[in-house]
Amino acid sequence: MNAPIDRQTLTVGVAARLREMIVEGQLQPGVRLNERVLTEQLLVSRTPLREAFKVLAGEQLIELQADRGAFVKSLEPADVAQLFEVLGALEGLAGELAAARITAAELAEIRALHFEMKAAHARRDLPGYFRCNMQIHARINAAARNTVLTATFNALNVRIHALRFKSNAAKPRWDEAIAEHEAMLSLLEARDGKALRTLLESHLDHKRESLLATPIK
Amino acid sequence: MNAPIDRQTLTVGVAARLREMIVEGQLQPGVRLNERVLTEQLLVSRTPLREAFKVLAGEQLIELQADRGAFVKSLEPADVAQLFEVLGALEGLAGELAAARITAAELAEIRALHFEMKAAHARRDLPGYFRCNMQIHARINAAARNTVLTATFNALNVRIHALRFKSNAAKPRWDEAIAEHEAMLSLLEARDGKALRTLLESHLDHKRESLLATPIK
DNA sequence: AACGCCATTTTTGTATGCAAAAGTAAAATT
DNA sequence: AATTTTACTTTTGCATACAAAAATGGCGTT
Repeated sequence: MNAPIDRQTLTVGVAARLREMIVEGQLQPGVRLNERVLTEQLLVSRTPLREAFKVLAGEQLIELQADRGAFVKSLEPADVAQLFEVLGALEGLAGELAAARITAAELAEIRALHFEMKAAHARRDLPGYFRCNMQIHARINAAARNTVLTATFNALNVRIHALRFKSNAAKPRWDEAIAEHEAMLSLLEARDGKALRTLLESHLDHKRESLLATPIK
Repeated sequence: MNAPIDRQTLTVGVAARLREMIVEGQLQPGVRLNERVLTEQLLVSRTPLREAFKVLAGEQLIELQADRGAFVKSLEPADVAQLFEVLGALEGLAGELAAARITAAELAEIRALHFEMKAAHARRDLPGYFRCNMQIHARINAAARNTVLTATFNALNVRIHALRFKSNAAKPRWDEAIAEHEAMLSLLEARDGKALRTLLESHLDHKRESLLATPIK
Protein backbone atom coordinates (compact mmCIF):
# COMPACT_ATOMS: atom_id res chain seq x y z
CA MET A 1 0.00 0.00 0.00
CA ASN A 2 3.06 2.25 -0.41
CA ALA A 3 2.30 5.49 -2.19
CA PRO A 4 3.73 5.51 -5.71
CA ILE A 5 6.78 7.69 -5.28
CA ASP A 6 7.48 9.20 -8.64
CA ARG A 7 11.10 8.93 -9.57
CA GLN A 8 12.47 12.19 -10.82
CA THR A 9 13.45 11.99 -14.43
CA LEU A 10 16.74 13.39 -15.75
CA THR A 11 14.87 15.83 -17.96
CA VAL A 12 13.19 17.63 -15.09
CA GLY A 13 16.43 17.69 -13.14
CA VAL A 14 18.27 19.25 -16.05
CA ALA A 15 15.44 21.72 -16.59
CA ALA A 16 15.61 22.75 -12.95
CA ARG A 17 19.36 23.21 -13.11
CA LEU A 18 19.20 25.28 -16.29
CA ARG A 19 16.34 27.36 -14.89
CA GLU A 20 18.46 28.11 -11.87
CA MET A 21 21.45 29.03 -14.00
CA ILE A 22 19.34 31.41 -16.05
CA VAL A 23 17.59 33.04 -13.11
CA GLU A 24 20.86 33.50 -11.26
CA GLY A 25 22.41 35.11 -14.28
CA GLN A 26 24.99 32.37 -14.72
CA LEU A 27 23.60 32.03 -18.22
CA GLN A 28 23.28 35.56 -19.52
CA PRO A 29 20.48 36.75 -21.80
CA GLY A 30 21.25 36.26 -25.45
CA VAL A 31 23.85 33.55 -25.07
CA ARG A 32 23.47 30.38 -27.06
CA LEU A 33 23.13 27.12 -25.17
CA ASN A 34 25.60 24.78 -26.81
CA GLU A 35 24.42 21.20 -26.46
CA ARG A 36 27.85 19.61 -26.40
CA VAL A 37 29.13 21.98 -23.75
CA LEU A 38 26.10 21.52 -21.54
CA THR A 39 26.04 17.74 -21.84
CA GLU A 40 29.67 17.67 -20.68
CA GLN A 41 28.97 20.14 -17.92
CA LEU A 42 25.83 18.43 -16.63
CA LEU A 43 27.00 14.90 -17.41
CA VAL A 44 23.90 13.88 -19.29
CA SER A 45 23.30 12.95 -22.88
CA ARG A 46 21.71 15.18 -25.44
CA THR A 47 18.29 13.57 -25.17
CA PRO A 48 17.30 14.78 -21.68
CA LEU A 49 19.06 18.08 -22.34
CA ARG A 50 17.04 18.75 -25.46
CA GLU A 51 13.85 17.71 -23.69
CA ALA A 52 14.68 20.20 -20.94
CA PHE A 53 15.09 22.85 -23.63
CA LYS A 54 11.49 22.28 -24.64
CA VAL A 55 10.38 22.74 -21.06
CA LEU A 56 12.25 26.00 -20.62
CA ALA A 57 11.02 27.26 -23.96
CA GLY A 58 7.49 26.71 -22.71
CA GLU A 59 8.35 28.88 -19.73
CA GLN A 60 9.65 31.54 -22.08
CA LEU A 61 13.05 31.43 -20.45
CA ILE A 62 14.77 30.42 -23.67
CA GLU A 63 13.97 30.64 -27.35
CA LEU A 64 14.43 27.77 -29.78
CA GLN A 65 15.44 28.39 -33.36
CA ALA A 66 15.31 25.49 -35.76
CA ASP A 67 18.76 24.28 -36.77
CA ARG A 68 20.31 27.12 -34.83
CA GLY A 69 19.92 26.21 -31.21
CA ALA A 70 18.58 27.61 -27.97
CA PHE A 71 19.14 31.14 -26.73
CA VAL A 72 18.53 32.66 -23.33
CA LYS A 73 15.78 35.21 -23.72
CA SER A 74 16.51 38.74 -22.70
CA LEU A 75 13.97 40.83 -20.82
CA GLU A 76 13.50 44.18 -22.49
CA PRO A 77 11.98 46.97 -20.40
CA ALA A 78 8.85 46.59 -22.50
CA ASP A 79 8.60 42.93 -21.49
CA VAL A 80 9.01 43.86 -17.84
CA ALA A 81 6.22 46.39 -18.10
CA GLN A 82 3.93 43.84 -19.72
CA LEU A 83 4.81 41.18 -17.17
CA PHE A 84 3.97 43.50 -14.30
CA GLU A 85 0.67 44.49 -15.85
CA VAL A 86 -0.33 40.84 -15.89
CA LEU A 87 1.20 40.02 -12.52
CA GLY A 88 -0.68 42.95 -11.00
CA ALA A 89 -4.00 41.66 -12.26
CA LEU A 90 -3.20 38.16 -11.01
CA GLU A 91 -2.03 39.30 -7.62
CA GLY A 92 -5.10 41.49 -7.33
CA LEU A 93 -7.29 38.51 -8.10
CA ALA A 94 -5.39 36.45 -5.53
CA GLY A 95 -6.05 39.10 -2.90
CA GLU A 96 -9.73 39.33 -3.69
CA LEU A 97 -10.19 35.58 -3.58
CA ALA A 98 -8.05 35.24 -0.46
CA ALA A 99 -10.13 37.82 1.39
CA ALA A 100 -13.15 35.63 0.76
CA ARG A 101 -11.54 32.28 1.43
CA ILE A 102 -8.73 32.64 3.92
CA THR A 103 -8.99 30.78 7.21
CA ALA A 104 -8.23 32.26 10.60
CA ALA A 105 -5.15 30.04 10.90
CA GLU A 106 -3.79 31.18 7.56
CA LEU A 107 -4.41 34.76 8.44
CA ALA A 108 -2.59 34.28 11.75
CA GLU A 109 0.40 32.79 9.96
CA ILE A 110 0.55 35.76 7.57
CA ARG A 111 0.33 38.11 10.53
CA ALA A 112 3.26 36.28 12.10
CA LEU A 113 5.27 36.52 8.90
CA HIS A 114 4.46 40.19 8.76
CA PHE A 115 6.03 40.80 12.16
CA GLU A 116 8.97 38.63 11.25
CA MET A 117 9.41 40.81 8.19
CA LYS A 118 9.29 43.95 10.31
CA ALA A 119 11.93 42.43 12.55
CA ALA A 120 14.16 41.75 9.56
CA HIS A 121 13.54 45.30 8.43
CA ALA A 122 14.51 46.66 11.83
CA ARG A 123 17.87 44.91 11.79
CA ARG A 124 18.40 45.69 8.12
CA ASP A 125 18.44 41.99 7.26
CA LEU A 126 17.81 42.19 3.54
CA PRO A 127 17.67 38.47 2.70
CA GLY A 128 15.40 37.83 5.67
CA TYR A 129 13.17 40.69 4.62
CA PHE A 130 12.91 39.36 1.08
CA ARG A 131 12.19 35.86 2.29
CA CYS A 132 9.33 36.99 4.52
CA ASN A 133 7.99 39.30 1.85
CA MET A 134 7.92 36.49 -0.69
CA GLN A 135 6.36 34.12 1.83
CA ILE A 136 3.55 36.55 2.60
CA HIS A 137 2.65 36.91 -1.04
CA ALA A 138 2.88 33.15 -1.49
CA ARG A 139 0.52 32.62 1.46
CA ILE A 140 -2.01 35.06 0.09
CA ASN A 141 -1.83 33.25 -3.21
CA ALA A 142 -2.33 29.92 -1.48
CA ALA A 143 -5.30 31.28 0.46
CA ALA A 144 -6.96 32.13 -2.85
CA ARG A 145 -7.39 28.38 -3.34
CA ASN A 146 -6.83 28.54 -7.05
CA THR A 147 -3.98 26.36 -8.26
CA VAL A 148 -4.32 27.65 -11.81
CA LEU A 149 -3.82 31.17 -10.54
CA THR A 150 -0.84 30.15 -8.45
CA ALA A 151 0.79 28.25 -11.28
CA THR A 152 0.21 31.06 -13.76
CA PHE A 153 1.54 33.62 -11.36
CA ASN A 154 4.66 31.61 -10.59
CA ALA A 155 5.33 30.93 -14.25
CA LEU A 156 5.43 34.65 -14.97
CA ASN A 157 7.21 35.51 -11.75
CA VAL A 158 10.16 33.28 -12.59
CA ARG A 159 10.97 35.52 -15.51
CA ILE A 160 11.13 38.52 -13.20
CA HIS A 161 13.42 36.70 -10.80
CA ALA A 162 16.17 36.76 -13.40
CA LEU A 163 16.02 40.55 -13.15
CA ARG A 164 16.11 40.60 -9.36
CA PHE A 165 19.58 39.11 -9.45
CA LYS A 166 20.80 41.60 -12.01
CA SER A 167 19.44 44.80 -10.53
CA ASN A 168 21.95 44.55 -7.73
CA ALA A 169 19.52 43.25 -5.14
CA ALA A 170 17.53 46.44 -5.66
CA LYS A 171 17.48 48.45 -2.51
CA PRO A 172 13.89 47.88 -1.50
CA ARG A 173 11.36 50.56 -0.87
CA TRP A 174 11.48 49.44 2.75
CA ASP A 175 9.10 51.86 4.34
CA GLU A 176 6.48 52.20 1.64
CA ALA A 177 6.39 48.46 1.21
CA ILE A 178 5.94 47.88 4.92
CA ALA A 179 3.13 50.40 5.04
CA GLU A 180 1.41 48.71 2.12
CA HIS A 181 1.77 45.37 3.82
CA GLU A 182 0.16 46.77 6.96
CA ALA A 183 -2.76 47.89 4.87
CA MET A 184 -2.95 44.50 3.20
CA LEU A 185 -3.28 42.82 6.56
CA SER A 186 -6.08 45.09 7.71
CA LEU A 187 -7.97 44.59 4.49
CA LEU A 188 -7.55 40.84 4.73
CA GLU A 189 -8.84 40.92 8.30
CA ALA A 190 -11.74 43.10 7.24
CA ARG A 191 -12.39 40.68 4.35
CA ASP A 192 -12.50 43.65 2.02
CA GLY A 193 -11.64 41.84 -1.21
CA LYS A 194 -12.27 44.74 -3.58
CA ALA A 195 -10.03 47.12 -1.70
CA LEU A 196 -7.35 44.50 -1.23
CA ARG A 197 -7.38 43.86 -4.92
CA THR A 198 -6.87 47.51 -5.72
CA LEU A 199 -4.11 47.77 -3.15
CA LEU A 200 -2.26 44.74 -4.48
CA GLU A 201 -2.48 46.06 -8.01
CA SER A 202 -0.83 49.30 -7.03
CA HIS A 203 1.60 47.38 -4.83
CA LEU A 204 2.83 45.54 -7.91
CA ASP A 205 2.95 48.80 -9.77
CA HIS A 206 5.27 50.23 -7.17
CA LYS A 207 7.41 47.13 -7.26
CA ARG A 208 7.79 47.55 -11.00
CA GLU A 209 8.71 51.19 -10.64
CA SER A 210 11.41 50.50 -8.09
CA LEU A 211 12.74 47.67 -10.21
CA LEU A 212 12.85 49.70 -13.40
CA ALA A 213 14.28 52.70 -11.58
CA THR A 214 17.44 50.87 -10.53
CA PRO A 215 20.07 50.74 -13.27
CA ILE A 216 19.76 47.29 -14.76
CA LYS A 217 23.35 46.32 -14.02
CA MET B 1 19.04 39.46 -48.42
CA ASN B 2 16.37 36.80 -48.07
CA ALA B 3 14.69 36.85 -44.69
CA PRO B 4 15.71 33.87 -42.59
CA ILE B 5 12.67 31.68 -42.92
CA ASP B 6 12.64 29.43 -39.92
CA ARG B 7 12.02 25.84 -40.83
CA GLN B 8 9.39 24.22 -38.70
CA THR B 9 10.74 21.39 -36.64
CA LEU B 10 9.03 18.01 -36.36
CA THR B 11 8.56 18.47 -32.65
CA VAL B 12 6.37 21.53 -33.00
CA GLY B 13 4.40 19.88 -35.77
CA VAL B 14 3.74 16.85 -33.63
CA ALA B 15 2.86 19.04 -30.66
CA ALA B 16 0.37 20.95 -32.80
CA ARG B 17 -1.22 17.74 -34.04
CA LEU B 18 -1.51 16.26 -30.56
CA ARG B 19 -2.91 19.51 -29.19
CA GLU B 20 -5.56 19.41 -31.88
CA MET B 21 -6.40 15.81 -31.13
CA ILE B 22 -6.80 16.59 -27.44
CA VAL B 23 -8.85 19.73 -27.92
CA GLU B 24 -11.14 18.01 -30.40
CA GLY B 25 -11.68 15.15 -28.02
CA GLN B 26 -10.06 12.62 -30.31
CA LEU B 27 -7.79 11.87 -27.37
CA GLN B 28 -10.07 11.61 -24.37
CA PRO B 29 -9.14 12.79 -20.88
CA GLY B 30 -7.40 10.16 -18.85
CA VAL B 31 -6.17 8.02 -21.72
CA ARG B 32 -2.53 7.10 -21.86
CA LEU B 33 -0.51 8.24 -24.85
CA ASN B 34 1.33 5.15 -26.01
CA GLU B 35 4.55 6.14 -27.72
CA ARG B 36 4.72 3.20 -30.10
CA VAL B 37 1.14 3.68 -31.25
CA LEU B 38 1.58 7.41 -31.78
CA THR B 39 4.91 7.07 -33.60
CA GLU B 40 3.25 4.67 -36.03
CA GLN B 41 0.22 6.89 -36.38
CA LEU B 42 2.15 10.13 -36.90
CA LEU B 43 5.05 8.52 -38.75
CA VAL B 44 7.76 10.06 -36.63
CA SER B 45 10.29 8.56 -34.28
CA ARG B 46 10.06 8.63 -30.54
CA THR B 47 12.43 11.56 -30.17
CA PRO B 48 10.24 14.35 -31.58
CA LEU B 49 7.18 12.70 -30.08
CA ARG B 50 8.64 12.74 -26.60
CA GLU B 51 9.81 16.31 -27.05
CA ALA B 52 6.26 17.25 -28.04
CA PHE B 53 5.07 15.59 -24.84
CA LYS B 54 7.20 18.02 -22.88
CA VAL B 55 5.63 20.94 -24.71
CA LEU B 56 2.09 19.78 -24.05
CA ALA B 57 2.90 19.05 -20.43
CA GLY B 58 3.99 22.66 -20.12
CA GLU B 59 0.60 23.67 -21.46
CA GLN B 60 -1.02 21.45 -18.85
CA LEU B 61 -2.78 19.48 -21.54
CA ILE B 62 -1.11 16.23 -20.53
CA GLU B 63 0.55 14.91 -17.42
CA LEU B 64 3.85 13.07 -17.45
CA GLN B 65 4.55 10.32 -14.94
CA ALA B 66 8.06 8.94 -14.74
CA ASP B 67 8.34 5.44 -16.17
CA ARG B 68 4.58 5.38 -16.68
CA GLY B 69 3.92 7.60 -19.61
CA ALA B 70 1.81 10.56 -20.62
CA PHE B 71 -1.87 10.95 -19.82
CA VAL B 72 -4.41 13.39 -21.18
CA LYS B 73 -5.46 15.62 -18.33
CA SER B 74 -9.10 15.73 -17.45
CA LEU B 75 -10.81 18.99 -16.57
CA GLU B 76 -12.71 18.66 -13.34
CA PRO B 77 -15.45 21.21 -12.66
CA ALA B 78 -13.16 22.67 -10.00
CA ASP B 79 -10.46 23.23 -12.62
CA VAL B 80 -12.95 24.92 -14.90
CA ALA B 81 -14.02 27.26 -12.14
CA GLN B 82 -10.42 28.15 -11.38
CA LEU B 83 -9.60 28.66 -15.04
CA PHE B 84 -12.50 31.04 -15.46
CA GLU B 85 -11.54 33.00 -12.40
CA VAL B 86 -8.13 33.64 -13.91
CA LEU B 87 -9.42 34.14 -17.44
CA GLY B 88 -11.88 36.70 -16.12
CA ALA B 89 -9.14 38.73 -14.50
CA LEU B 90 -7.03 38.54 -17.64
CA GLU B 91 -9.86 39.47 -19.96
CA GLY B 92 -10.76 42.33 -17.65
CA LEU B 93 -7.21 43.58 -17.78
CA ALA B 94 -7.25 43.28 -21.56
CA GLY B 95 -10.36 45.40 -21.70
CA GLU B 96 -8.99 48.05 -19.42
CA LEU B 97 -5.76 48.30 -21.36
CA ALA B 98 -7.54 48.18 -24.69
CA ALA B 99 -9.80 51.06 -23.72
CA ALA B 100 -6.70 53.16 -23.17
CA ARG B 101 -4.70 51.98 -26.17
CA ILE B 102 -7.06 50.98 -28.97
CA THR B 103 -6.84 52.91 -32.24
CA ALA B 104 -9.81 54.18 -34.19
CA ALA B 105 -9.11 51.66 -36.95
CA GLU B 106 -9.05 48.76 -34.53
CA LEU B 107 -12.24 49.95 -32.93
CA ALA B 108 -13.88 50.20 -36.35
CA GLU B 109 -12.87 46.64 -37.15
CA ILE B 110 -14.35 45.39 -33.89
CA ARG B 111 -17.53 47.30 -34.63
CA ALA B 112 -17.67 45.61 -38.03
CA LEU B 113 -17.16 42.19 -36.48
CA HIS B 114 -19.89 42.98 -34.01
CA PHE B 115 -22.41 43.57 -36.79
CA GLU B 116 -21.19 40.49 -38.58
CA MET B 117 -21.84 38.56 -35.40
CA LYS B 118 -25.34 39.98 -35.15
CA ALA B 119 -25.93 38.91 -38.72
CA ALA B 120 -24.79 35.39 -37.92
CA HIS B 121 -27.07 35.47 -34.90
CA ALA B 122 -30.03 36.59 -37.01
CA ARG B 123 -29.66 33.68 -39.40
CA ARG B 124 -28.89 31.27 -36.55
CA ASP B 125 -25.44 30.57 -37.99
CA LEU B 126 -23.78 29.09 -34.93
CA PRO B 127 -20.27 28.54 -36.30
CA GLY B 128 -20.24 32.03 -37.80
CA TYR B 129 -21.43 33.48 -34.53
CA PHE B 130 -18.70 31.70 -32.60
CA ARG B 131 -16.04 32.78 -35.07
CA CYS B 132 -17.01 36.46 -34.82
CA ASN B 133 -17.33 36.24 -31.08
CA MET B 134 -13.87 34.77 -30.75
CA GLN B 135 -12.43 37.31 -33.18
CA ILE B 136 -13.86 40.21 -31.19
CA HIS B 137 -12.28 38.99 -28.00
CA ALA B 138 -9.01 38.37 -29.83
CA ARG B 139 -9.07 41.92 -31.21
CA ILE B 140 -9.66 43.43 -27.81
CA ASN B 141 -6.79 41.38 -26.52
CA ALA B 142 -4.57 42.56 -29.34
CA ALA B 143 -5.56 46.17 -28.71
CA ALA B 144 -4.28 45.81 -25.16
CA ARG B 145 -0.77 45.70 -26.66
CA ASN B 146 0.52 43.21 -24.15
CA THR B 147 1.91 40.06 -25.71
CA VAL B 148 2.49 38.48 -22.32
CA LEU B 149 -1.17 38.94 -21.53
CA THR B 150 -2.24 37.54 -24.88
CA ALA B 151 0.04 34.53 -24.58
CA THR B 152 -1.04 33.82 -21.02
CA PHE B 153 -4.68 34.15 -21.92
CA ASN B 154 -4.38 31.85 -24.92
CA ALA B 155 -2.44 29.26 -22.95
CA LEU B 156 -5.28 28.98 -20.46
CA ASN B 157 -8.00 29.30 -23.05
CA VAL B 158 -6.77 26.24 -24.95
CA ARG B 159 -7.64 24.12 -21.97
CA ILE B 160 -11.21 25.40 -22.07
CA HIS B 161 -11.51 24.68 -25.76
CA ALA B 162 -11.36 20.97 -25.05
CA LEU B 163 -14.59 21.43 -23.10
CA ARG B 164 -16.31 23.41 -25.83
CA PHE B 165 -16.18 20.39 -28.08
CA LYS B 166 -17.58 18.10 -25.42
CA SER B 167 -20.45 20.21 -24.17
CA ASN B 168 -22.27 19.66 -27.41
CA ALA B 169 -21.50 23.08 -28.88
CA ALA B 170 -23.28 24.56 -25.90
CA LYS B 171 -26.29 26.46 -27.07
CA PRO B 172 -25.03 29.99 -26.55
CA ARG B 173 -26.70 32.56 -24.41
CA TRP B 174 -27.39 34.35 -27.68
CA ASP B 175 -29.31 37.31 -26.45
CA GLU B 176 -27.53 38.06 -23.21
CA ALA B 177 -24.16 37.71 -24.92
CA ILE B 178 -25.15 40.08 -27.69
CA ALA B 179 -26.38 42.61 -25.19
CA GLU B 180 -23.12 42.39 -23.27
CA HIS B 181 -21.18 42.82 -26.47
CA GLU B 182 -23.19 45.95 -27.27
CA ALA B 183 -22.23 47.34 -23.91
CA MET B 184 -18.60 46.39 -24.47
CA LEU B 185 -18.55 48.39 -27.65
CA SER B 186 -19.98 51.49 -26.04
CA LEU B 187 -17.54 51.31 -23.18
CA LEU B 188 -14.65 50.88 -25.58
CA GLU B 189 -15.83 53.89 -27.55
CA ALA B 190 -16.22 55.86 -24.34
CA ARG B 191 -12.74 54.71 -23.31
CA ASP B 192 -14.17 53.70 -19.97
CA GLY B 193 -11.54 51.15 -19.01
CA LYS B 194 -12.71 50.52 -15.46
CA ALA B 195 -16.27 49.81 -16.48
CA LEU B 196 -15.18 47.68 -19.40
CA ARG B 197 -13.05 45.66 -17.08
CA THR B 198 -15.92 44.99 -14.74
CA LEU B 199 -18.18 44.09 -17.62
CA LEU B 200 -15.70 41.65 -19.12
CA GLU B 201 -15.19 39.98 -15.78
CA SER B 202 -18.89 39.31 -15.42
CA HIS B 203 -19.06 38.38 -19.11
CA LEU B 204 -16.60 35.57 -18.43
CA ASP B 205 -18.55 34.61 -15.36
CA HIS B 206 -21.66 34.17 -17.45
CA LYS B 207 -19.75 32.17 -20.00
CA ARG B 208 -18.60 29.84 -17.27
CA GLU B 209 -22.11 29.45 -15.93
CA SER B 210 -23.56 28.56 -19.30
CA LEU B 211 -20.72 26.14 -19.90
CA LEU B 212 -21.07 24.41 -16.56
CA ALA B 213 -24.84 24.37 -16.84
CA THR B 214 -24.84 22.20 -19.96
CA PRO B 215 -24.43 18.51 -19.23
CA ILE B 216 -20.77 17.76 -19.90
CA LYS B 217 -21.39 15.21 -22.61
C1' DA C 1 -12.52 -17.93 -6.81
C1' DA C 2 -9.06 -14.88 -4.88
C1' DC C 3 -4.46 -13.93 -4.09
C1' DG C 4 0.48 -13.92 -4.58
C1' DC C 5 4.60 -15.28 -7.25
C1' DC C 6 7.49 -15.56 -11.17
C1' DA C 7 8.62 -15.50 -16.31
C1' DT C 8 7.78 -12.87 -20.31
C1' DT C 9 6.56 -8.90 -22.88
C1' DT C 10 5.89 -4.19 -23.33
C1' DT C 11 7.09 0.42 -22.49
C1' DT C 12 9.65 4.04 -20.97
C1' DG C 13 14.27 6.70 -20.03
C1' DT C 14 18.58 7.60 -21.74
C1' DA C 15 22.61 7.22 -24.86
C1' DT C 16 24.39 7.07 -29.26
C1' DG C 17 24.61 7.16 -34.42
C1' DC C 18 23.87 9.44 -38.74
C1' DA C 19 22.56 12.94 -42.06
C1' DA C 20 21.48 17.62 -43.08
C1' DA C 21 22.04 22.37 -41.94
C1' DA C 22 24.81 26.03 -40.26
C1' DG C 23 29.06 28.02 -39.17
C1' DT C 24 34.09 28.92 -40.31
C1' DA C 25 38.03 30.05 -42.57
C1' DA C 26 41.24 29.64 -46.27
C1' DA C 27 41.62 29.86 -51.38
C1' DA C 28 39.98 31.81 -55.63
C1' DT C 29 37.89 35.44 -58.24
C1' DT C 30 36.80 40.03 -59.32
C1' DA D 1 41.18 44.74 -50.98
C1' DA D 2 36.73 43.08 -51.03
C1' DT D 3 33.79 39.47 -52.13
C1' DT D 4 32.63 34.92 -53.55
C1' DT D 5 33.63 30.06 -53.62
C1' DT D 6 34.71 25.99 -51.56
C1' DA D 7 36.45 22.57 -48.36
C1' DC D 8 36.05 21.49 -43.72
C1' DT D 9 34.23 21.49 -38.93
C1' DT D 10 30.72 21.96 -35.79
C1' DT D 11 26.07 21.63 -34.44
C1' DT D 12 21.56 20.47 -34.70
C1' DG D 13 17.32 17.29 -35.89
C1' DC D 14 15.86 12.91 -35.97
C1' DA D 15 16.22 7.80 -35.71
C1' DT D 16 17.64 3.96 -33.40
C1' DA D 17 19.84 0.99 -29.80
C1' DC D 18 19.98 -0.61 -25.20
C1' DA D 19 18.88 -1.07 -20.31
C1' DA D 20 15.78 -0.57 -16.52
C1' DA D 21 11.13 -0.19 -14.97
C1' DA D 22 6.41 -1.47 -15.37
C1' DA D 23 2.71 -4.18 -17.08
C1' DT D 24 0.90 -8.71 -18.30
C1' DG D 25 -0.46 -13.33 -17.77
C1' DG D 26 0.03 -18.03 -16.44
C1' DC D 27 0.74 -20.93 -12.46
C1' DG D 28 0.31 -22.69 -8.00
C1' DT D 29 -1.29 -21.96 -3.30
C1' DT D 30 -4.80 -21.08 -0.18
